[in-house]
Amino acid sequence: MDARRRSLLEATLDCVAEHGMSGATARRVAERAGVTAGLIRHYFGSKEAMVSAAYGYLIGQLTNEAGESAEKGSEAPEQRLARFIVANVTAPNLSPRKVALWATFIGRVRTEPAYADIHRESYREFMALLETLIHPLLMGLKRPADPTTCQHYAIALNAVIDGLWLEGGLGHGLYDTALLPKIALSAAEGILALPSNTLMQHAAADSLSS
Amino acid sequence: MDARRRSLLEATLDCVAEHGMSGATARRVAERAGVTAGLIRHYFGSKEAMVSAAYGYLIGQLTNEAGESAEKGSEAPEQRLARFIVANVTAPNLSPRKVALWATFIGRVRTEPAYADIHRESYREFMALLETLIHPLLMGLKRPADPTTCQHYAIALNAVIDGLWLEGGLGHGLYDTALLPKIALSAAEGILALPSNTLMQHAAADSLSS
DNA sequence: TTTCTTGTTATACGACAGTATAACTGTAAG
DNA sequence: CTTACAGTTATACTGTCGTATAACAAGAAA
Repeated sequence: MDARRRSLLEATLDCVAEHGMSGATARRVAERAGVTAGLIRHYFGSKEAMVSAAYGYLIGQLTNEAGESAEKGSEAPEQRLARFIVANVTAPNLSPRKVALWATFIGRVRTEPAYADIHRESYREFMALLETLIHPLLMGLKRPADPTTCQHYAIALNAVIDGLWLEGGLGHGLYDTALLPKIALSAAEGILALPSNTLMQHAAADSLSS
Repeated sequence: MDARRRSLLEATLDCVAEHGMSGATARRVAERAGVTAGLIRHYFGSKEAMVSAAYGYLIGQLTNEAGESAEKGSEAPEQRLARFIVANVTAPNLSPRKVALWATFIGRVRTEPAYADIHRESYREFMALLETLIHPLLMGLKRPADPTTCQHYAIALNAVIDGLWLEGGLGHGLYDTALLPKIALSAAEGILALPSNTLMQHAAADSLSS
């Protein structure tokens, strides 16, 4: 991808994070990227097209990071799920800036089709990944693993992951975000009705030092 | 509270929901409320003050609705918690408009103190309520109920409630939102390590048909 | 009746938005 | 050598923004 194009997208995200969506003006974004405003037209056609492209760019970062974390490690389903969950509630995915950006964009999903498309696609991808992590885990335990059961588990897991990611990123300072991996894994064990520590024991030690 | 003031706040929320925060211009809000733009200055001092007041107004609606649902019903801790959870994932709290509004405002919490104050206060209130629901429930089961344990449970429950509320409100149409109460109660039972149906049996029948 | 206050409109002003257009680079092809 | 084109700047135009200010209406206080 073009370097200039990416620098404009990153400048857009910076502006949105600092001043809200209306703060990402053509002139300000261009100045931050070290160019003049006319280039936006050249690369994106319009300012609005640039901002929605920046949304897609952000979501791509988030899902790539989480997806890659599930790949690493052994083939044990427990370990893969544990790594995926922990990756979603620790840096770099757990970042105040990213949470704020996500929320700002999400606010437009309901009324603007360009944003709705990006959101639906990324959500579908996230759920599909979650279901491919849950299914082998249930099978290994000789438990029912029909699509409906897996989907319901995935919905609940997705919710608790998103919720903790949000709370942690908003950083109200009412508790230490270092607690999040433990809380997330424990909640996931409960939701999936797994024996205690089934997931916890597979998480990297450095993420869970008491 | 003044009726004109409230009509301006509701017009503000309408504009934010439809066109984002930058769509809530002084002229458009005034037109929607059936007055002229000068009145904003009279009632709120500035447009920015009106918008942040609208955020507080929205959050008040959400927490009131959920809080009152926990009050109703018998004194059984299971029933109170079940009602509270269900209220958060069904109408009127589960509304695409409200979710979009919430997200739009949340995007500003990190950088604008006025929004941060409102958010922190409402979050603190939500958590405190959740802990007063969890504590008697654990006590009744003769389980450990120290503050740290209750807090961790509250964090996880808050996350799964928020996450399901968000998913349901965004309405990507990948599953029926009527499933949410069941999923939410089942997840809560798992997180709190309660026997199956401990919470489910206390929910109103009409919320859980099929 | 006169005066004061509150709610409200009408209007004017300066700032800044998005973008269209024309001109200026450099570099690769002919 | 020159031609053509992609990348880039400079600038001008029109619209809309937030808000300051002056005026108007109506009821309460004097």
